Amino acid sequence: MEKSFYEKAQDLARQVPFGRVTTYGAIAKKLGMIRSARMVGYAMNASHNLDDVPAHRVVNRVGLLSGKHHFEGTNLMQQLLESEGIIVKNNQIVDFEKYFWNDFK
DNA sequence: AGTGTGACCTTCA
DNA sequence: TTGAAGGCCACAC
Repeated sequence: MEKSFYEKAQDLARQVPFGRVTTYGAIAKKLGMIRSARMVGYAMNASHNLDDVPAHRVVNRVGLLSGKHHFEGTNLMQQLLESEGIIVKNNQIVDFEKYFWNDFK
């Protein structure tokens, strides 16, 4: 049974451990379609209804909280990341490369 | 069946 | 080096 693109993206996003972050491109690439990185964010939007999908751990390739605007508050995403020990400044993750996670299954 | 949209990425100037 | 434009795929209407 084939999972929808949304389910796949959500599943990968779910694999991101505590205190780590990843990028849409990494997820898209893991799905075999790096060109559909946009769809990953679109899938995140759908996964926003689910509590098991830490969408706040997923950011763009530069570590910018591009999707923060989609969260309830204006800085809810930032607070969630800071709550995990990740430093965020100007909607951007500090030392993003250090927190970057790319060891998906 | 076709058009429009989108939490992006890559490349050209 | 920095800035801007295009492309790309999947889903909803």
